[in-house]
Formats: sequence, C-alpha cells, structure tokens
Amino acid sequence: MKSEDIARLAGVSRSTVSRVINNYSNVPEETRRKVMKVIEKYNYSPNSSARALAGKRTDTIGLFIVSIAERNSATRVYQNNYFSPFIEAVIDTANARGVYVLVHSIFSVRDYAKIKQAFIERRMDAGIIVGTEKNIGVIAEVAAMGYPLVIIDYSPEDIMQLVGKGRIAVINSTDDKGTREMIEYLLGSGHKDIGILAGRDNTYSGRVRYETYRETLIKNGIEPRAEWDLKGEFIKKIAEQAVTRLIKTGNLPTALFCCNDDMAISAMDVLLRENIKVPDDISIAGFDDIMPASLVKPALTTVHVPIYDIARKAVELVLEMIGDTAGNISAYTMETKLVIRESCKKTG
Amino acid sequence: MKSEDIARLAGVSRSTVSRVINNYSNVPEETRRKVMKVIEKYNYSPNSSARALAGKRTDTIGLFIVSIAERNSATRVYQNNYFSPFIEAVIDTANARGVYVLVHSIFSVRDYAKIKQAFIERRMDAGIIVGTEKNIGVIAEVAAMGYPLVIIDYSPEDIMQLVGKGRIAVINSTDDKGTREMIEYLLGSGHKDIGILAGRDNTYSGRVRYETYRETLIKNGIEPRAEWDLKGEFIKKIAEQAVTRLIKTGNLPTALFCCNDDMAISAMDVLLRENIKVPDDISIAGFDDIMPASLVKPALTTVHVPIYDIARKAVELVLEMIGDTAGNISAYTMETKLVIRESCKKTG
DNA sequence: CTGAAAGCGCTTACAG
DNA sequence: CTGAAAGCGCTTACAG
Repeated sequence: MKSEDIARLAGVSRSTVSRVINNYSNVPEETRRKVMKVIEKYNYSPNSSARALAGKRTDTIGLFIVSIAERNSATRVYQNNYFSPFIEAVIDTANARGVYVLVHSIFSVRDYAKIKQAFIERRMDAGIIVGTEKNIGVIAEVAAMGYPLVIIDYSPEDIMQLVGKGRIAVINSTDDKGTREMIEYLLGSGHKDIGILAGRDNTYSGRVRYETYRETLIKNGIEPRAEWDLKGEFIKKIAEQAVTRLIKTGNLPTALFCCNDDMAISAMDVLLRENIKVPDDISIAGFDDIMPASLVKPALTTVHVPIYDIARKAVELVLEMIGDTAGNISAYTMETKLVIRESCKKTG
Repeated sequence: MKSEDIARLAGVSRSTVSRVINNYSNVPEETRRKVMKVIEKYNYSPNSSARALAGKRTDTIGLFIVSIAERNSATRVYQNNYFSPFIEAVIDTANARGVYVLVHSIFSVRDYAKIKQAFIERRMDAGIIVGTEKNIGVIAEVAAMGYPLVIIDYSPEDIMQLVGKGRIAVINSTDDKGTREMIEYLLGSGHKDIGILAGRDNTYSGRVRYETYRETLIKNGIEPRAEWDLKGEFIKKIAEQAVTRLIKTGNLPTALFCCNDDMAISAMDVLLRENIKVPDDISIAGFDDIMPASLVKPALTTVHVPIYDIARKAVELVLEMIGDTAGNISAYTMETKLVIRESCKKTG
C-alpha cells in the first residue's frame, strides 16, 4: 500500500494525500476526512525511506555508547550499571515523543568513525553521545555537517573552543558540588586520612571529581597523600588491582573516596576478602548511586547522579535542536545529591 | 557527496559506482580501484534511505522490549535487570556485524501496534521481540508481511499453531530442567514444605516454571499447598505484597521458590524487615541469575539463564533469516544451570 | 484548494 | 564490461 493507492481509493491525487498526512493547513475538512478514512481503513503509513529521501526527517535519533576500555570484556554488559538506565531512559523518552532510537556501541577510538558514518548515511536527525571517551574531532565534523549533538559529560569550555560551529548541547552533573559535599561529610565524621580511587582523567567528570577532592582537602588544611592517590580508571578490574596494592602497603587511609560506585563496590569486595571491615576498619564512599549501591552490604554511601533526568533532558534538547536550525552551543548541569547509607562511619 | 559526484570524479557512470559499492563481480580490478580511491578520498557512503528505496536492505533490525505491567513506574529503568544485559548484547552483536539496532519500548497492549507500524514504514529488515507479553496477532501480521521475527520466551507449539506462514524463530531456555533441578536440590536438602512465588502465567517461562514446580513436587510424593502458592507476576511490588500476606498468616514454608530473581530479592527484603532470617528461618531460591543475585546478602541461590547467549543467538538467527527467504518456523532452547550460593540451606 | 511534474539518491534490468 | 534510463515512494514548489 502506497500513497498512490490511497489517492486512487480516496479519489484525490498523491499530492493531497501527502498534504493530509503532513497536516497542511490548506486542506478542507471534508477532503481531509475522506482521505483519512481510507488511510485508516488500510492502516497506511508512508515509507520512511521515501519520506526521508524527499526531504523529511527520519524521526530517528542516534544514541552512541562509548566504552572503549571495556571492549574485550565478554561480561561488560552485566557490569555497566550506568549506561543501562541511561539507554532505557533515552528510549522511553524518545519513543513517547514518536521518535525512534538507533543505539550503537563504540568500543575503540577507531570505531568512533562509525558515528560520523551513521550521519553520512543519513540514518538519523541528531545524536546523543555518552561514555568514557570523546573524540572531539568526530564531534566537530558531525556538527559541521549540520547535525545537532548532545554530549554527556564533557567540558563545556573545551566544546566552545574546539568546535567551530554547529548545534551542540552538553549536559553534566554537579560533580564538583557532589564531591565537595562528600569530602566535607567525611571530614565532618572525623576523617583526616582520606584516599581517592580516581576515575579516568580523559573524562570530564573524572577530572572534576579528582580535582575537587584535592581542593576540598587542601582548603581544609589537609595535604592529599600520594600513596593514597589510586588510579581506578572507572573500571572494576583496575580498581581491584589498585586496592589490592594499597592493602599490601599496610598503610590504609581511614576513608576511601571512590569516583564511581562500580569501583567502590569492587573495593569493598577486595577489602572483605582481606578481612578488612567496611565501615569499621575503613569507610568507603562512592559516586553515581547506581542500582546496586543500595543492594550491596553495607549499603553504599554515595553521591546520587540523576541519570534518568539527564537522559530525559538529552532527548528533549536534541529534539528541540532538530526543530531549531538557529541554535548554538549550550551547556546544562544537573543536580547531584549526597546519599548517606552504611559504608561510611565516624572515626577518631 | 552523492554517487553522481563520485562517478564524475572517477570518470565513470553512477551504475559503475553502484556496482563497486555493492561488490558486483563483473567490475575489472582497475576500475574498482579507481572508483574506490575516490570513494575513500571523500569518505563517501551511500544514503541509506535511497538505498532502501531502491530495493536494498535497511541493515537495521528492530528490538522490541515489552514490559506492559511496568508502564507507570518511573523507576522501571533501574529495576530491570533482565532486559538491560539483553539489550546491550543484541546491540553489541549486531553492531559487530555491521547492522544497526532500533530499540523500542512497548508499554501497553495498544502500543503493540507500534511493532507493526515500524514494519509498515519499512524501517527495518527484521525484528526481535522480548518481554512480558506477546501479541500473537501482531506477530502473525508482521510475519505475513514477510519479515523475519525472533521471539524470546514463547511456546513453540503456540507459534506453530497460531502463525500461518512466515519466518519465525523462537528461543527459550530450559525452564523445565532448571526448575526441576532447583526443586530437587531443595528436596535433597531436606525441604518438604516448598512454596512458590510464581511469575506471569501469560508468559511461557512463567507457566513452565510453575508447572514444573508442581510436577516435581508431586512426582516426589508431595502435594503442593494452596496457601504457599503465591502470585508475584514477575514484578517486585506484587511479590512484596504476596510475601507480606504470607508472613501475616504465620504459616511459612521452609523454602520458597521464586520464579525470578527480582521477586526473590524482594522477598528477602520483606523477610529481613520482618526479622525472618534467610536462610536460617526460610530458604529463598531465585531464577535468572541477574547481576544483583550475586551481590545481595545472602547471595542468591538461583538458576542461571544465559541471557547473553540468548541475545547473541537471536541476532544470529535474525540475520540468517534475512538472508534466507525460504526459512520457516524454528525453535531453540538454551541451557540453564543451577547456581548454589547462600540463600538456601539444609533443613530438618 | 488541488493536480501534474520534478526531484530526492540510489539500484538494476536492459541494451550494447 | 559499462552507460542511459526507469523506478523505488514520497514531498513540494509551481501553476492554475
């Protein structure tokens, strides 16, 4: 069934069918009804490829999930508690607005070209990029092609500087405020020896959380100690190794600020295995508030990142930008919140 | 950049460019190289809409996630530990084969029409349907349109009977074997009073797990008791209510077989709150082996369902079927495995 | 208000 | 081996 069939059945031309479908204002009510009746009777819907080729939107957005460091992990999918809710929220929000979502995995820097590829092939009207790595070159190219892009977790300043032109929105959470509140909470609980299990420093949130940790300690008269400055890269396995090494030194801080929950949970596993009690022997703090954070024993004290809201905002922004050819580069920040559970306690 | 531009630049016709791109055999090596050079230089890729309209594949598959009972839950996304790994595995597998994935949420029976809609609009070459509800009518219609479909968790017999023609594969896990092994494990641990927290009975796995539970007890000379036959519908909240009511009766079984892990974890939460110890006062068994199953305390004894393998198999089957217009209705069963952790113990 | 016609960017018989 | 032409199913100026 194509528009020509509908036209014939309704006794009008394809032009009129098209006008009805696209809600043109200059179609008399009676004509519209007559055509609609046939359309509904046959459950007709235009071929999306033909529509797109003729200049309409694809009504599809791309969601690109970048997790470069994890490409070789067969169990990756079971581990990633940050992306899963994000993906689902994007899909639900977009679908509710009648927009399709093409989800794509990016596992290597080389893979990043696939983002551009999808736009070259004109498969989507816009894109959302989330993940552990950003290739600003590809982002700039896609933006230059005229496609709106929403980037999650990226330095707004860097975007402004590095992307010449195009419609781009970046969404972050208040990683600085969240980190500050957590460190001050630990300080307020009597901790002075606070270590960090840091995230990836080629990530905006990773850098902000790390730097804010240091600044907050220094502002409170405490010099961060190099031996408690662990690199976890936001990855469970690397975090485990770092914590294992720390334990071997025999010199533990009284609290460890982990830059995401995945690493915090890994740290707790290792400590448990080594018979070091959380929070009695060491307090563990996380970041993100992913679902397992409240399930784990002891339940994780962490900073809530509104993943669902970020995802929803991303879809809203991207749809707005599709509709508005003028738009330029913009930045949004979503509120984090300290969540106190059981994994940290007073000391001293 | 379009094929005409490439043609001009390479000094050939659009036909030849197309032949090179589609790997036709009758293009001399030299011509191919000449054209490829221009294609690579300009990073050209054909417009997917134009290709599809001209009769090529869309190179896109649809993944439809049906979770009807959960439509109104804002936190749904954080809860669904079964779909998340499935979605990611489908995407990863498809992407690795150069195929795009359009993921769509279905929240109501009315929504089910969206599946057909996507095919009417010719947005994809085939579909995978997973979730808590199946609309066999829509499935039959899409199959009749000639599109291959992979259905997860559905009665093969029902498919054979209800769908007249078309290419359909259904994938299940060995829910019967898994249930039997779990119940026999509990019996072997001395349990005679074994209750069930059942799943949705409009689900194939829900029915099989329920029936196998009853059969296994009866075969072992035990009559299933109505007061320990709880309906949980595979949903956390409903499971909580059922367990709460059970506790109020003061008449607990020594073991409770929960038809999925989500419900088992909910049951443990309620029991913990009521100061009933797992596994000392009651053994709790789950099904699925979702990620939190091993995180929770006590770690959940459950039946492992190979979600990742099922997802991968689904993609393989769907791609095979796209290539093979002959194919017919087929059924596959993936192996489950008993996973003994801490939530069940010997009794009597 | 409405239809005929051109055009979107491909692919593929067809003819040579 | 290769090009000119038709056709895929729409949308949208254009003309009336």
